[in-house]
Amino acid sequence: MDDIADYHREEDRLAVHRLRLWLQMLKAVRHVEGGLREKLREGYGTTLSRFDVLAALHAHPEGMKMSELSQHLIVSNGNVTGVVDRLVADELAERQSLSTDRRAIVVKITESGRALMDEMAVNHRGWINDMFRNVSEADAARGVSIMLDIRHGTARD
Amino acid sequence: MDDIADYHREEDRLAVHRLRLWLQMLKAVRHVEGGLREKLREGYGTTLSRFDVLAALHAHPEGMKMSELSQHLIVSNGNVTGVVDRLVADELAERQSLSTDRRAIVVKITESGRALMDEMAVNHRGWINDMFRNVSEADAARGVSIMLDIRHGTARD
DNA sequence: CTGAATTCATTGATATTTGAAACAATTTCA
DNA sequence: TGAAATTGTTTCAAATATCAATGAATTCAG
Repeated sequence: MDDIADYHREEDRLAVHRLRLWLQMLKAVRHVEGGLREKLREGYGTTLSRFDVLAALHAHPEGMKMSELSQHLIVSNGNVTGVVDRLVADELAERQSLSTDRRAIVVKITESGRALMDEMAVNHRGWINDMFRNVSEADAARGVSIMLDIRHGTARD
Repeated sequence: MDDIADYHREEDRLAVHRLRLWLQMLKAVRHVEGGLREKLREGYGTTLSRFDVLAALHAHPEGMKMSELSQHLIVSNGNVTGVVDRLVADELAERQSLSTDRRAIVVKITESGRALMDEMAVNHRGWINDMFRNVSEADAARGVSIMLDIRHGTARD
């Protein structure tokens, strides 16, 4: 006769586990970001957000529209505008207008941006590999799958 | 005779998996933060950082030192000072000096802060439970363990 | 075709965030 | 003890970030 109470207890237990995961994800991400931020500052005098944008551009040599960048990085439009402004000022990226859509702007990595990112990417992978040294390949794969479940479970479907 | 080459290939594969996990963690966290930010703004006219600080104070009714807050939330000292300033201005938190250490400040949640947080915490758990609806209890537990491995593997040990 | 709705990017206001510097208080240790 | 190192917090400048509003260009409906 306690079926309903049991049901609620189980639902609660699951919710608690999910909340715990969320809180630990937040801590882990802040922790790793702190490490990366320090490495980028000390090694290259740059910041995490600039690195993120430059890495995206490096991975898309054909260039990306501003809106593609903000969707890819999951940050606001205005944010990307500002970071790209600074990358352009440093000649690490450049803006190009798009003939097929005069509203859009394509951002491309420059030659010096590519050279810098070629080097930073290798170090970046090394830093992550070191900070994640306690994570096995199986855990990494499982973790990726969980992260994807979170993003795809969240959609307004 | 390709033992060394094999070794490097395996190391590489592992590093790639770890990097992939990191990138997906970043996306998942930004995605969920976006959802929470929207809910907090629409439902309570508040922000994520205020919520985070108030939640920490809510969980520590005896109060927390500024430094404890910044370590708990993994954000800079200056950051906490600013957010607490605004919480105090809204009478959701209060500062108290500490007789045993005149450098330190203890921040406590106020009565109205507690009332607000009592309500927000319930909703917060519901939002997370909903956004994590595709994550099973086993995955949540495994995820927590992976997140802890990341933070504890990163220490300067 | 044409007006309405949508999309793209920027701007401006405000809040967040870091990192370094400053200052006071406490602890360490020679 | 007393100088040096450390700790706790704040302050400041600069960068980052959101969100709402704007303007321009494109797409959609009828």
